[in-house]
Amino acid sequence: MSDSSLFSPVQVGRAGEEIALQIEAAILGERILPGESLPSERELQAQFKTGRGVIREAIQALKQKGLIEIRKGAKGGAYVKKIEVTNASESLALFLKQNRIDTAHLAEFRESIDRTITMLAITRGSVEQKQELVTATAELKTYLDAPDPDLEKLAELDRELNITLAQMTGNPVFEWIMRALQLGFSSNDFALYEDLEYRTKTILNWCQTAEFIAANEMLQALSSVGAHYVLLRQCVERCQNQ
Amino acid sequence: MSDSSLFSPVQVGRAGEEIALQIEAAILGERILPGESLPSERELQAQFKTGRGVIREAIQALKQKGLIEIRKGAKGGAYVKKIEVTNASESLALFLKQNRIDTAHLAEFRESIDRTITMLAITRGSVEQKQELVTATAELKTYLDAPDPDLEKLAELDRELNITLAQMTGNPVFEWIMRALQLGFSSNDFALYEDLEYRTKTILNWCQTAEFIAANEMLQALSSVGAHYVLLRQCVERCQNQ
DNA sequence: ATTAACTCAATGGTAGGACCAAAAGAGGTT
DNA sequence: AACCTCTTTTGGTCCTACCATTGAGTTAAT
Repeated sequence: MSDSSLFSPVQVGRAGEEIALQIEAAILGERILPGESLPSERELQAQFKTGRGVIREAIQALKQKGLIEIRKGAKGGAYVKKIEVTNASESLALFLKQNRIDTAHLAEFRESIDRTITMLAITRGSVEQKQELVTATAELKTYLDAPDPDLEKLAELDRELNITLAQMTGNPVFEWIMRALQLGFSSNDFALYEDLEYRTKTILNWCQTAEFIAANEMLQALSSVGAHYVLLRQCVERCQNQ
Repeated sequence: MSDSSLFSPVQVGRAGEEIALQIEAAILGERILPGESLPSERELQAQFKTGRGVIREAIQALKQKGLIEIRKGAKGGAYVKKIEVTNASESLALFLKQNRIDTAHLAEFRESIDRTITMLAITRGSVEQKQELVTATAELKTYLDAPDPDLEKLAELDRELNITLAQMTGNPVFEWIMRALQLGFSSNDFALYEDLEYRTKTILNWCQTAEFIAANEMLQALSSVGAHYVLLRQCVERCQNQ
């Protein structure tokens, strides 16, 4: 990456944004490929004929968007990376967070997504994926009898299960939405797991759901998913009554 | 905004990120409300005991996230604003652009959302809302025989119909997700409407769906929604074959 | 008294320089 | 071959100065 004709100097408006746009276009237009690196900040400063601060702000913006990743030291710099769902999910999560969504409304939405995901996972998931799902739920079971379970780890497993399921649909959009939902409300789920009854029943419910999915029993799997949300609503009610 | 105890100095790692996080927490925690402004860059510089560049990068990050908006001049500064879906949509659009999301995947997701929305709209929508929906589709009909229809206006109507439907669920999450999807892909829909056959059939399909919803005919409404996506897929196929 | 023009201070935007810290590689030592 | 040391590259931070914009207060003209 030392093609000096890639970028052109800038004159008007917030220079930083303009530069960020030019670089973003270069990345999106695949004139710079994932894995390659942008010129160093000082080189860019020379190419754009601007101060280094401006360059840094532009790079910061691109990093924020998840387009590049920064490495320090020699051979460091801004490396173009493939965009991951995570970044888009974060934005949505941020939005959800600031708008204070009612738990009930969120649960309703999640339930509808979950049902679709379950159907698609059964239809399209490979045998290996389904087996993996069952194995993962088996690990979940070890938390059943633990006297003082690591709730954080448990929530993490729960998250991973959901992501795996979403991935089985073969449709990245579902993965995106699932990640966003979890980013926004992982703390919420975490709290629920403190309730012993909810924890026990939910773990068992997960195992059941996984079994049904592995066995391609769609109707039963869906009913199991529905049962999960019944549990969730009951637990939320209990918590509010306290 | 001149409470000096709001923020604390920072020492390790990327100072900019740390500062951005602190401010973000202050905003999300409503210690700074929408409409209020952050201290000026130079004040923040003093409070955080850091260079101005670092402050600027932090502010830039928050601006990128859509948490604040910047005004120049006297009484300028970083003003906290309410987050809009726009940011999430933009991230989503970026994600889809770089990952070359298949239109089919997107359609699949939309279809699943649409089905749920339709069901909820029938169950919860008021009689007035349902009537409004029918009236809106009637306006859509005027575009049927137009020789040179205003496609942009047509797409706008389509968007509004979807939003109305989402609002009828009484669950804001559905409305938000619908808005995000549409902001991300309005250009796509716009292109489809250029196809005469798709346009005609889709308009008629909308009318049918609205009627079924107004009549509380859930199964028929769902089947009508399904038909829409059949149309959509056919049109996409035709376009690709050309 | 009203309005227009001017001045001024606050604030973000840009430039450029200096130094630090991390990381990779070169080269020597064991 | 393994290990250490030094050098170079590069991002991270700080600083200082100056410009451009904007709002508010002030003055002058009508």
